[in-house]
Amino acid sequence: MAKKSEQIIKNLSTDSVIFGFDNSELKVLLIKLAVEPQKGEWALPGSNILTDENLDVAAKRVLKELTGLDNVYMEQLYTFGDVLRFPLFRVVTVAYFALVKIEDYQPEPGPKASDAKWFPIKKLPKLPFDHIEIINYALKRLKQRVRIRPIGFELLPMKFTLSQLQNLYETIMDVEMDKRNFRKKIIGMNLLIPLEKQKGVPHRAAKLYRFDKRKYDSLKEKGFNFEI
Amino acid sequence: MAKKSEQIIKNLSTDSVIFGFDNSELKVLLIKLAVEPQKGEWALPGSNILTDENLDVAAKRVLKELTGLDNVYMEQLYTFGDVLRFPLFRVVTVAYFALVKIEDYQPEPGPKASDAKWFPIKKLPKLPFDHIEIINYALKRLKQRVRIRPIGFELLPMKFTLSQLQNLYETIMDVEMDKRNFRKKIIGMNLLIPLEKQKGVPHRAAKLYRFDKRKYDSLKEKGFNFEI
DNA sequence: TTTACTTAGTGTATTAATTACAATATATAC
DNA sequence: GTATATATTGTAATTAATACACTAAGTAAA
Repeated sequence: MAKKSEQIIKNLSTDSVIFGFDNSELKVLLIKLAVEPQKGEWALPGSNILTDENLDVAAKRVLKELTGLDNVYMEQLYTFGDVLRFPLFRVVTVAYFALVKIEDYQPEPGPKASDAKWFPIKKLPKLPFDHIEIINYALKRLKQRVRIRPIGFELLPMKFTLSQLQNLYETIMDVEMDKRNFRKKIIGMNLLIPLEKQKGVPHRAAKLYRFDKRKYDSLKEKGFNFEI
Repeated sequence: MAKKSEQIIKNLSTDSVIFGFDNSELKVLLIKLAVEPQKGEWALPGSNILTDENLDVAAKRVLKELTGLDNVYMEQLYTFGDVLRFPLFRVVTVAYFALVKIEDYQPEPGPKASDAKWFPIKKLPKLPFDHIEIINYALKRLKQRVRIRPIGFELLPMKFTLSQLQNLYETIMDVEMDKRNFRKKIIGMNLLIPLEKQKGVPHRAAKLYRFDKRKYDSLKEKGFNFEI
């Protein structure tokens, strides 16, 4: 019998939409389920919630078990609870969305999944339950968030070029932007620290930047605006 | 024994933050609990979720039972699930927030509450559990929503003056606005239908307006922006 | 070493949106 | 008819957003 600290709440789970960006496409991390009745199907990583475990702790635990990553951007998304969303019995799931630096993590399946893989958001496999609905909702939220808060950096490597950043925004928001205007705006926010130049590229080397989280936190407190 | 359709999920509840506006103050509807152990305390209206009941249906049911109102603006807010939020055992609550036209409803307690009352948001009584946290979160959300989507109308009578509307915005967002600029912007949105004049006021009578929901829905589809 | 190729980097003029600001109009009450 | 209270309206100044094209710097190939 499981010890007390491992008792699960039968009717409650968490599922996470984990986004990554590989410089050309937005991707979602899915796992291949290892247990019946959905064995073999790709699905969102998720888990039941333990009786003595906070919701966000559960979501972070799943991410950690699956990817070995912690300290990633994560926020609660929405709670999906349709009576029929899970076919066997009633399960309400608290969905989270996470942003990870894709190059920090090349998937290796955890113990509960037989495989884990990044899928382009535009080429998702068939998903069980309401997982596609959850992903669509997460994507909508990501688009909103990225427009009003500088969270895009969470998807890029620590050091990135302005072109990479623009490319990220264009991909997520599905628009084209003017290079000069984009740079004007981003630089004007004063959240980037210029670093050395790129090396080993077969053309003019771009300057690298990193996100100034410290300054962001202090500006945020003062009620600044970060709309793109 | 309860029939099957009335089985509750022990670990899951819903709580609603119901906002009203009485032309000078923002208010929240609270109920006085009628059962131990919190008997006599004011709290957010809430209920367990039934096994065969969707989350939003549960939230609407509670509102209906409490106020007799349906067809009110309601959206899921956030899910609060701290292990210790409820002292007796683990209860995760899916919080909703609702906007009601305060004059449509003067509180009468439902069967499960010994009293129901509007409280000014700035003069709330002591609340049990994490209810104050939920209200603060709802207020934050309301401020965001009102800025980017025309939902303020949900808090006003069907017919309202521009001064009332401005007053509402000023109260919620806690800023002062210029009358001419406010009117310019609101009228420019083309979401108001002008009606007849006010009657029986001891000064120049203002023109009444109503919200054009039909036009709003069609503009929304076209991706319009409604920032104030 | 020259040329082709590729991406990086930069400024200005135009237009649109936001802000600041004050006098006149209309209703009732006394 | 005078006092009182709120409603209504426009314009100029400032700021923000947009549109737009050429030069620079690096590697690769001829």
